[in-house]
Amino acid sequence: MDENLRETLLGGQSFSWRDNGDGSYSAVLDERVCTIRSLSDAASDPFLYDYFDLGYDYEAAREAIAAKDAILRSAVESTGMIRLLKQDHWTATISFILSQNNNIKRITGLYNRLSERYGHEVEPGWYTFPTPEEMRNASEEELRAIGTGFRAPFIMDAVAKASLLDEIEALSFDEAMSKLQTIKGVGPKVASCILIFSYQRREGFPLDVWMKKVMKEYYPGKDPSYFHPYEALSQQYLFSWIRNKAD
DNA sequence: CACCAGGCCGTGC
DNA sequence: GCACGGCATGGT
Repeated sequence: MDENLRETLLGGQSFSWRDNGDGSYSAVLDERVCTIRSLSDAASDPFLYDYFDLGYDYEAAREAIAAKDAILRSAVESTGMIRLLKQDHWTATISFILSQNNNIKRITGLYNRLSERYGHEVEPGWYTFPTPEEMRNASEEELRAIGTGFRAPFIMDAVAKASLLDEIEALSFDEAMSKLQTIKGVGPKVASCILIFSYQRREGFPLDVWMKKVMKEYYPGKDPSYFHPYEALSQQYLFSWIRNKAD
């Protein structure tokens, strides 16, 4: 089955990637510009091997999801293989705080402006996403000037509580959800995205406006545990499916 | 001019 | 516990 690199990289999991327009994608990760045409480019790179979760059998998971019910089969067959990226905890936290009541295009713009303002240049025009230390002296006014709007105080709170992210790994899923939600601007949806896309907690099932519609229309009376043990990946296929179906 | 975007917070009941 | 309005900003 073909990889759907576009959906994996640009579909809302990460806001780091840029479409180069020639079939390749680039992002600043691991203090360098990474460029990918296919997953084989990542296999020999230890950092990218981990980032793209190449040790997990996505083909087997995809088949199991498709076999679960007719809706999931449609969702899976409507697109190529989707993966779950393993991103840096801090980058993911800020990314999904930015994502609330927002759209992918604008989230990406905010992500890039934060990088240019507080990160550092690794190649001409290519900036790292800033670390908590690099954002330590940021002010709410600066963050508003960048366009983060009402999310500015949330980002300030995340900077102050950044060390909390190191404690998440050792916690159970429910404990981790609660802990993340002690950061302002982090609710159930944002917390589950952080856990899935940077802590590899595959039991996460983000319920955004699209997924609430899917659950109500196609899975009335059911809850995310129905999709166990493929909650997160099922959600990604259903999300991609319903979003593209609406276009 | 409305209304929406991969929600969350504060308030009121 | 649940329902509701408000929220910065930019696009349609």
